[in-house]
Amino acid sequence: MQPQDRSAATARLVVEPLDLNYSLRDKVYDALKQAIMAMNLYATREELRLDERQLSADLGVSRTPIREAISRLEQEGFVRVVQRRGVFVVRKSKREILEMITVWGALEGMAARLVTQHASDEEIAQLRRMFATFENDQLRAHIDEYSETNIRFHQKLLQLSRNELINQIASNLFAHMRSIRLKTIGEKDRAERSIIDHMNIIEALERRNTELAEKLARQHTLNLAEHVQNNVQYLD
Amino acid sequence: MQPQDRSAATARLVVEPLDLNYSLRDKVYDALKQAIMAMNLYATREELRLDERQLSADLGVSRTPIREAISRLEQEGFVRVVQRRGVFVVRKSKREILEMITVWGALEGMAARLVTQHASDEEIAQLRRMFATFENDQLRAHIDEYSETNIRFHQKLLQLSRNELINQIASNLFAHMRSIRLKTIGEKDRAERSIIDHMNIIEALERRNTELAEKLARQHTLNLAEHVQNNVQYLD
DNA sequence: TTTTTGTATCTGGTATACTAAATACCAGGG
DNA sequence: CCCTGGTATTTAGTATACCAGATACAAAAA
Repeated sequence: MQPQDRSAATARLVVEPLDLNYSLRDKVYDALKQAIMAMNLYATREELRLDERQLSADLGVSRTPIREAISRLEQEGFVRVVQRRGVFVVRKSKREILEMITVWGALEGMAARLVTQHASDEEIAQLRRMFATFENDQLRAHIDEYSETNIRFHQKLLQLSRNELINQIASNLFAHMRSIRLKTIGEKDRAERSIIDHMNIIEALERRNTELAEKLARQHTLNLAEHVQNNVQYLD
Repeated sequence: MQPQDRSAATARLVVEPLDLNYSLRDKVYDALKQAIMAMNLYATREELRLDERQLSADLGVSRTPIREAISRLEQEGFVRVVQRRGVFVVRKSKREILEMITVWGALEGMAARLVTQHASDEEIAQLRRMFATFENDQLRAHIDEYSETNIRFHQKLLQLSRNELINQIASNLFAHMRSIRLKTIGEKDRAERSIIDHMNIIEALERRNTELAEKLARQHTLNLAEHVQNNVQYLD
């Protein structure tokens, strides 16, 4: 730093380590996943093909990282690659959706169980605070915010379980569920029912009632499965 | 067939459709996965690297399908790819193992629940028959077969749930668990305990007692988690 | 001797060229 | 007219060449 002092101590710049491990493949993956999730898949019925060469031109990279990204998306169930035919965006069947919700229910129940065993009172209190806005008769006024809070509640519950694997699997399921517009949630009576369920779950967590919390969390999700089963027609 | 008859009906050869969709990538994937699972990972502590170019030479294919297979293995958690460093076989930490067993428990509980609702009596009877060999005091004589039956029981239970997603996730977990030699299962008293658990689960299934079957199946797996937690040291 | 710095080599990442199969279209024969 | 088979085109799959960063080690400086 000071050239006249040849024996200067080496200066220590405070710098963040650069994020390597973030290759073209990952960028392409993010871009494609986001694009797929944004495309409101279930509004149409035609086959949606991804053209490797087109994407290569559009994104300005070669086919290689694109193929690697596609291969990952295939693994996660977002696209299907058919030899010499093309890459197609996957539409989940109603059955597959129901299976996903069922697995979600199993994970959420287990997460609730773990929360009663491992989370602090303060952490559980965070869950309750999320619903302060909707207490009493406030729900009607904030119904539009509720959907977001609903999602955050479930994510927080999973997170408090401190089981990374549960979170990882659930977040993949969630990505699929999200791309289906489960507008059904928005119905007012279901929102009220949903809030009651959540409050009951929170209460069971606060009381550290492991069996009850697990059962309520699981059942809450299985109720959604039943509702989808009975009321969703726009899947095949 | 008969050349003299120029107007012969077109002959209909009975042939199986060839299995396409089985590319080099898939073959390499199978080969690598099998090799990894066979390598008794946890006996040593040194870093195990996979050399793309070496594999390319050994398997006689170019790096491309090898990289695609590796990328899939990475997704499934069997290897870790570090930019410009190499591809390393992943050893799961004790914590990760416990998380996997926990998820397994959630799935198995849900599977049991589904079996009480959807499986036929005959299907459930298949489960009971699997243990005919070990009835009464036969266990001691067949203890070496038991491990295999144990595994088959759990796979069959999952299969009878008729939930493909559960099976898919579980089979990946299983692949990981298998590569850890959970020798602990072989202990005689645990095998006896395990058989009793299985019989109780089967009984609950037969009686279509949903809640009980789920609880027993879940608890059986969580007991394994606790046992690993307390008795397995050779991880980290 | 110790520390720094240049450099050869090895790594996975990317771009590009080529292969083979699926498809669509077209021409010729019935 | 219809049907068959050839063929051009388009697809994903694969092979190969090259790139840049990480590492190890040697050479040079202190």
